[in-house]
Amino acid sequence: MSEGQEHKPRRLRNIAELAKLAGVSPGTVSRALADKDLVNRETRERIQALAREHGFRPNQMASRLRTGQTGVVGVVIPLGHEQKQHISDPFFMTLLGYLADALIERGYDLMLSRALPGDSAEWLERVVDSGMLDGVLLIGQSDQFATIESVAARYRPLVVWGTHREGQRHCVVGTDSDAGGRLAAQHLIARGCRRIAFFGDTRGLEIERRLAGARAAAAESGTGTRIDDFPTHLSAEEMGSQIAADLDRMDPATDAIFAASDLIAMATLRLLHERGRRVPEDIALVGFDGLPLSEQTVPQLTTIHQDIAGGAQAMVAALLARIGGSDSPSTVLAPQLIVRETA
Amino acid sequence: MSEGQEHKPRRLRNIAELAKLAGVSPGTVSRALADKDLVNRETRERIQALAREHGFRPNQMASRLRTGQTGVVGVVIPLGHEQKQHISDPFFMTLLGYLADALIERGYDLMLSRALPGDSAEWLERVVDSGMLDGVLLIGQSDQFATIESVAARYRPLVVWGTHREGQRHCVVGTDSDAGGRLAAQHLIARGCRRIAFFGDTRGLEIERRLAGARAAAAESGTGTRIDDFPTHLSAEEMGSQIAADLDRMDPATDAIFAASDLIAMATLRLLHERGRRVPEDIALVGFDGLPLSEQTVPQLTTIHQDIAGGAQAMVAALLARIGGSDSPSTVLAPQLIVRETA
DNA sequence: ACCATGCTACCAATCGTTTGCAATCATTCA
DNA sequence: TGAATGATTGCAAACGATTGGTAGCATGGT
Repeated sequence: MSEGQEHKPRRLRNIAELAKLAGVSPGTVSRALADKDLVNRETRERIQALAREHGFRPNQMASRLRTGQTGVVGVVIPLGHEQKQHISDPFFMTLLGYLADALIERGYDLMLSRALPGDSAEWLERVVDSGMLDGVLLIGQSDQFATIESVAARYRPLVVWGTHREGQRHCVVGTDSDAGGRLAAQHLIARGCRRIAFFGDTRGLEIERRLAGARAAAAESGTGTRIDDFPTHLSAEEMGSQIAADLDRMDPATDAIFAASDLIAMATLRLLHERGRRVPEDIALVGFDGLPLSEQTVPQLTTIHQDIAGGAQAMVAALLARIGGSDSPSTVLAPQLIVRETA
Repeated sequence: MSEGQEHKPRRLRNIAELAKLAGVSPGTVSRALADKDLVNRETRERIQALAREHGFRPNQMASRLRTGQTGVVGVVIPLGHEQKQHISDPFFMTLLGYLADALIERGYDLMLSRALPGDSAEWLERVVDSGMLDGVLLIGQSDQFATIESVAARYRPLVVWGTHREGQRHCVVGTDSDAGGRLAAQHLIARGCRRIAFFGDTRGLEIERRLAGARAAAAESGTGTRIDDFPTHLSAEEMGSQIAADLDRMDPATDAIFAASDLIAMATLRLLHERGRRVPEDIALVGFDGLPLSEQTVPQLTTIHQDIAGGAQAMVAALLARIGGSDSPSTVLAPQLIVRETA
């Protein structure tokens, strides 16, 4: 008011300009904005008020370069064996949503990438060495187990969603797929099913384990139950026609289907309905994931539930521990059979 | 081999170290890695080979500070009137997936934030002035129209998903909600429905327009059709019980439901089924969004389809134009009625 | 009157890359 | 032979914030 202060102050470009305006040095402004008590409270508040008035905010790029802390966590979805799979896959998206919530709550930003691995380890190294990230979260191992292992050997703040293998070095959080597969098969066998079809692409580590678990349970049951597997594309476009074809060519004696994901199960449920096959009377169906959506189908889907929210929390907790320098072990979540109406 | 070259070369910290190794100046290395033809091809390739061998990648933070270009686009979901709504809402996630695909394809990274607006404009300014972003994409306007307008007045590279209002300044991409509402109501009325319930929270701009469109169509039809609206929470937990309550308290003569989203429609479909109401024989149902999931219900959902993929493309195109300095107009997408089985 | 003690605030180096300008050298033309 | 041309590379100043070390200045104790 007293001075020739413009009504609409021009935007301040940097800390130095604000310093000149306040009649102090840039260093003082930096400390004042960081609210350090090294600077007198009056001065501090005066500078903060000035900054607010001019809508000034220090350049993050510079700050982060200087401090080496970025406050950003990278989330990448490797699409190795299934390049057509869209990033908007509901399972990924659900997990991503929980991760975002957990990270943002802790003051981190989240940078999203989709990686097309190809042949070399370059895709992961590029992310990890970008110098932009405090840590990296991988959603899924795809078929890149070896690559992940090699990078994890030198880059600590890396946490992966996926399957745990004996003796692996990278920190992983995921459901016990073996146990999940067992649970599904045991339930179906207990219901009297003896000929089970497995729908899923076993090139993915987790899915391969789900089938293995189911096969083990079948063998242990001593009922002579057989499990035939049908690879299923994950891309929405191809999934439908492929499942339709599988439904038509599979052994007519098949009395149950174990779908590797709820999404596959939902599509299967629809196609069975179209063909006039009643579920579960004519054929039983079990899904995998326990997405909120699986509750909304008619009939409601029986499924193996993964604790996605808990998994996200565990991933973030492990990552922050690693960013902080401490080591964190892998977490294996117990799957849970949710019996609803389809089996 | 000839020199004392270690088998596992130690990691290079910066361009200067690589320069010393190559016997050139840092500037030359910088140019070589950027593949500029100012530097001799032999030298260039030699440096690039060296970089590859040592797994060296220039620090992005520094580079971005120097150039002022970040290569990052911010995506933020403002949660104004509905703080409980989770970031993992399927519509947001689907749009986000397409946005991610479009951005990554063009070489941009994507930074995700969830904003809890509160009372001031600060939430958006913090994102916009962070100095980390080349541009910002907003998913939804929530109840923050005024805030968005004021920020858009000075910050150009901002594109918003939502509803277009006459004379607004910010660039928006979205479906014509009015037309969508009309389409739904017209279809229901043509089927003979005269008492329609609308399920959705009209505090959101888009949803409010959907109801308005439906009401307009009802009035124009001259059939005396009434539309009652029932606010519906967007958070998954509360949605179910609320819809159940609405179903029980609404006028028994209601012969159709227009749900403001496919998610609401799916939950409604289930609850109707639980109550033994046949769809569409006893009561018709129309959704909104046209998510891939809406195809998987039994019976399949009749819905108003939004071109989410096209919208994402349009948003990214508009944003890149704005980042490049040119101006880009708003885009209004035409909704499309998809008649399936529920109405 | 003198020194120790706190407070504050300043100075200048630093993070790692990019880039305009100048310097070097070989080559070519008159 | 000398100057002009063109191709490469080096030099050093940015970009903007942070921070350890230090100077200035009261105050208080002796």
